[in-house]
Parts: sequence; structure tokens; C-alpha cells
Amino acid sequence: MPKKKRTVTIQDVAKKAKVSVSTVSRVLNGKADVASDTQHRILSVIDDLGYTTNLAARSMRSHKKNLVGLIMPDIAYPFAIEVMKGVNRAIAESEFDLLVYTTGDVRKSGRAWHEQKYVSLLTNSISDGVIIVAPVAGEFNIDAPIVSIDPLASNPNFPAVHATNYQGAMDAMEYLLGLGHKRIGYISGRAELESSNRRLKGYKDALKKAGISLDEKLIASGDYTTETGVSGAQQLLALKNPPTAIFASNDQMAMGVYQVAQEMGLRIPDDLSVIGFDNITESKYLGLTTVDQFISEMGYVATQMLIKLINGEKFESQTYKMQTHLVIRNSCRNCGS
Amino acid sequence: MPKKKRTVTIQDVAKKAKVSVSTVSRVLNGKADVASDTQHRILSVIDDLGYTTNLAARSMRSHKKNLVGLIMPDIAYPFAIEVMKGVNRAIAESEFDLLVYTTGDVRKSGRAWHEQKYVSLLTNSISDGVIIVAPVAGEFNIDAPIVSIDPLASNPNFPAVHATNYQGAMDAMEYLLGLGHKRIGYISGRAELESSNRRLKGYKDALKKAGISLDEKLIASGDYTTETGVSGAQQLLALKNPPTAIFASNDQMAMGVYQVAQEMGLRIPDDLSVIGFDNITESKYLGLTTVDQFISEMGYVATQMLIKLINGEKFESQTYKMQTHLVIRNSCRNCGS
DNA sequence: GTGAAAGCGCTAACAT
DNA sequence: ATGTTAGCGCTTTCAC
Repeated sequence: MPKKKRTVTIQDVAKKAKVSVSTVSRVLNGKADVASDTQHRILSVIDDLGYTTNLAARSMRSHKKNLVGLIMPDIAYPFAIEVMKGVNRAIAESEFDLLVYTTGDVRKSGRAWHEQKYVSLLTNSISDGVIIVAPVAGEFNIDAPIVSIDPLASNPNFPAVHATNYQGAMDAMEYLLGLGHKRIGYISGRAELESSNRRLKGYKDALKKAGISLDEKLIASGDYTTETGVSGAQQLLALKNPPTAIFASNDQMAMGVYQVAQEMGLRIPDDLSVIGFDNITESKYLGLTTVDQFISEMGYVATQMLIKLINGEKFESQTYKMQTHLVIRNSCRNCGS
Repeated sequence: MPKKKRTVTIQDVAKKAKVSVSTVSRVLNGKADVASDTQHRILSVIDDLGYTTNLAARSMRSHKKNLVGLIMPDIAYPFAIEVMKGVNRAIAESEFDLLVYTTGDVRKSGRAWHEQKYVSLLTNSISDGVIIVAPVAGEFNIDAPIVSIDPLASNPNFPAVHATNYQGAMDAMEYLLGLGHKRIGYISGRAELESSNRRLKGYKDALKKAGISLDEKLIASGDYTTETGVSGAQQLLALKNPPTAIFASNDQMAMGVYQVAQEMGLRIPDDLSVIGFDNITESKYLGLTTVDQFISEMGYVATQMLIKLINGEKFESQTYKMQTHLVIRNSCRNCGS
């Protein structure tokens, strides 16, 4: 067990195997024209010395890294974790490895800067392409493959995976309206994201369709964090004429609403119907109704898209829509009363 | 928005700013001795060109990467996610960035090989040190800083973060014994891990202390996955003289036990007491009693240890013990009857 | 089938 | 204060 030995290089292998570095390199890269005799010798030396290729050096020359990067907000964010699971699954089925970068809290300043930095770093340094979850920046001055999940509203430029956000919000609203609710509060998400826009539009259109005029006071603004779910719910429930139902535009905010309802002694769903988009956190155990989207699938699909891009394969669409799905976990006994 | 331009190098910056590459490099690395005039010129060129430094090239020369690697099992594994949150928090407070590598399913073959490969890759290529969660391999032929979380039993060689596994198991057993249980089943974890050993020893010692002789049939072997929780519970409950309580050596396996109990129509905890180590998954919503350990804290602490190692700081202990904590979420009405 | 040598983009002496 | 130059470890022509 040699201790402080310096890192083993291809030179060391070459020397010990009494061949040139180029021959070792050939073996390392599975080139055909190496005598199987030398091949085996080299292989055994590699094993002996415990040599592993220095990725940095390799990628510097060959420009092929077999690595994809995943850039996402702070992983305290459950959505990101779900995505990561899906990405991981696709990676396991591929020849690529995964590098994960987190940009820190969504609300922290400097996020956009981080994101830009990481994208550049990853693409021109060590990875062949990147997946960005809920990005901040809209453009990246690089031409390496990028796929985003839950992209910016303003950015139709590059491939992305979306949920059927509009339809999902409509489904949620139609459910609530069907129960007889007339005053339905809404807590919005990060305004710059497409998902947030589409969900809000679903909310508004559903009201219009039902012939209910929009009351701006019933819309609280949030950013997809539990904290804004709490503050949104407090704001809405403090109204003179509070809503009988609250549609939180994601699951984390729905949890915030749930907390506030508990504190105020409101029973769910009898005193207050709560519905959330996405289904990740504890909400499923608490019986909140949700619009599910198959988040880990989004990661899976995005990864497959990215790999195709990297390999230069063509594929039909630049965007992919995941179906959402209304799940009623709890029904209301005296709704709209 | 120039499209297919090849990647911008330090040379391009130097040329455009009419200085040498070394001057650019100095600016990039915040060296003092650059005229603030040239400094600004260079900075603005960098901005213009959208230049970012090629990490691979840099790390190849400087051997300083400001990156720590986290190597862990497939992230479907909830323990790993918790750890990652803690690591991420420590990273956010530091000058380092985080690279995450997953080695795939614990049960898949080739894991040890992957792990070795990643450790080498990460340490000699792109990161300054690594954290390994629940490792497979016991030794690594590199001398870069390594910290492990939930390490192998056989490996006192390098720094690690443990839970107070023995004490936790004792606490759990004393609780069950205190309820009057005489036949307590046990489902073991991945045998090669220290945590598994210590927990099992706690189980055995607690029985001995209570004067109950060990019945080997009451020990089912598992590997910390829900599947083995299921199979273990099936095995134990199929005994002629089945246990009245089951101590699953982690939370995921406790969930497996819970599932089996449900299927068999056993009420928890009245028909069967179930206790699990760790507290991560749904078990907390289902009222299972658990021995909590503050898993994300383990990630946090491990990261801080690693950073100290990287910076060459000395610190007292090579290992760190996280306290565990028995949480009774559900009490039993007719236990031991 | 194998070796020599150039060079990827960068940093760190060593010059000036 | 700035430029010149020698590599870091690897892959890849181009020889032989």
C-alpha cells in the first residue's frame, strides 16, 4: 500500500510496460491496431499501478467527455430532486456520466450569474451538454447542446420539456368550480417561468369560461417556495371576503397553505379546499388534491433529448409536453355552502 | 449573437486586449500586480467575448480546482438525498463548488468498480477531495482527501462521519422491551457497513441485558432497501412463533415491514410494533416509531471536515459521531399481550 | 504495430 | 508591470 506516491500518469504506464505513451493511449481508447500481446501487458500494468485517465487532460485534447451536466436550483427544492432521479435513470441507461451543479437558493441574488458561469464552465470544460432546470437566464453564449426543464416563458429558442401546464390548471379549476366554489384564490409562481404563466392563464380562463369575473385581490404572488405559500395564504385568508378554495400553483406552496389553514383551525377540505400543482412533498399524505405531473419523467425525457442532441441525431420536436393528471385525494362534504 | 464560433480562449482575450496571456491569467486569478488600467481593459474584453476559463486546462496546471466531489449510491436512495442537502448547505457557505457522482443501484454489480473509478477520476482530475456515502470499497489508491459517511466496518483508516448506531439500537430495543415485547424480530442492513454492525450489536446486547436469549431465526438479513424490508418481514411473520415487534435497521426497510403488515391486516402498533432506524421516508406520516439521526447534518459535517482536510487544517478527531434520538410516534395499547 | 512530436488552454517560474 | 516560455497529461497525426 504505497502512500504518498504522486498521481500515476500515462507516462508511468508506458515506461513500466516498455512501450510509448501513444500505444497506451491506443489501448485506453480501444483502438484496433495493437498487438494483443502488448495490449494485455499494458492492461495489466494499468491494473497494477491503479492508473486512471486524467479526465481534464483527455477532454482538453479530444473534446469528448461522456459527461452531461445538470444545473439546478438548490436541491432543498423537491422538484429538482425528482428531476434528478429521472435524469439519473436515463444516465444509467446511457454511456454518459452525470455531473450535478447547484446554483443555490432561487431567491438568492447572483443566481443568474452562477448559472451562466456553470453553463459555460460545464460546456466548454468538462461536459458535452447541459440540462438546466427552471433557469434564470434566457440565453447562453455557447453553442453546446442545452435542454431545459420548466423553461423561461421568454425562451422558445432551445429545446425544453414542459408540463401541460395550461390544461392542468384548467382541470384543477374545473374541479373546484364543479364543487360549487365561486371565490377561488390563486397563488402564483416564479413569474419568469413558462409554467407560471401558463398556470395563471389556466386559472383566469377557467374563471372566464365559468362566467366568474376576475378579482385581482384573489391572486397572491409567490415564487414556488413554501414561504410564499404561507404568506400568500395569510394574505388571501385575511381578506374581508376570503376565498373558499385556494389553488396554489405548485405543491410546495400548497403545503404552505396547508400550514396556515392548520394554524387558523380551518378544516381541509370542508372549510377550505386546497389544490396544488405537482405532487412531490408531504401533500400526498395529507390528502391534498393535486395536479400531478410526472416530474422524474421530465428529467428522463430531457436527458434522452440531450443525448440525441449531443450525438447529432435529429428528432421531431424541440419541445416535449408531459401530461398532467388531476388526483383527487380528499373530497369535500359541504363545499360552496 | 455570433453562432458557431469556436470556443474563446485566453489567447483570444490576450490578443484583443493587446497584452500577453500571462497578464490575462493574472487578472483572472486576482493577482495584485496588474495596472488597474490594463486590468479594466482585460475585464471588459473578457465580458465582450463571453470568455470563461477552461476548468480542465486550469486544473491541469494549478492542481487547485475549488471543487469537491460527492460520490453516492443511486439517488433514488432517500438517505443519499438527505446527505446531499447537508453537503449542499456546507458548500454554499464555502468557496467550493459541488460535483455529484452516483454509482448506481446498491445491489447492481460493478458498483465497487464504479466507485473506485469515480474516486480516482474525481481526485486526480477535477476535484480537490471527495465525500463517499456508504462506500463499497475499503481502500483507495490515492492520497487526496476523502471523508466517508456511513463507512465500511473494516475501515478505520480515513475520516468518517458516523451516527451513534450502537446507542440508537439500544434505545430502540429498550423501548420495545419496555413495552413488554419478548420476541423481537430484526432485519439487518448492508453487512459490510459499520452502521449495520453496530446496530446489530445493539440489538443483541440489549437482548442479553434483558436476559432474553438470542433466537437466530428472528434475524432476517437485509441490505437497507425496501425490498429486503418486505422479504424480511414476510420471513419473520411466517415463523411458527412470529415476533410481536420488528426492529428494522433502517427506515426504508421499516416501510417494507409496514407494507407487509398492511397486506396481512395487522394493525400497527397493536398487533405488531415496528421501529426503524433513520427517519426519512413516509414512515413519519404513518406513525412508525423511529430512531432519528440528523442525516443532512452528517452531510454538512462531513463537508466541513473535508474542506479542512483540503486546506491542510488540523482538527481533533478523525471521526465524528452524530447523536441519534428515539422518536415515539405511536404508542401501543396491548403490547406484549 | 509502434514511436516521436505537436499541441489542447492554461498557470507559474523566470525574464525584463 | 508585463512578456516569454515551459510544461500539466493526454490524443493524434505522421512517420517508420
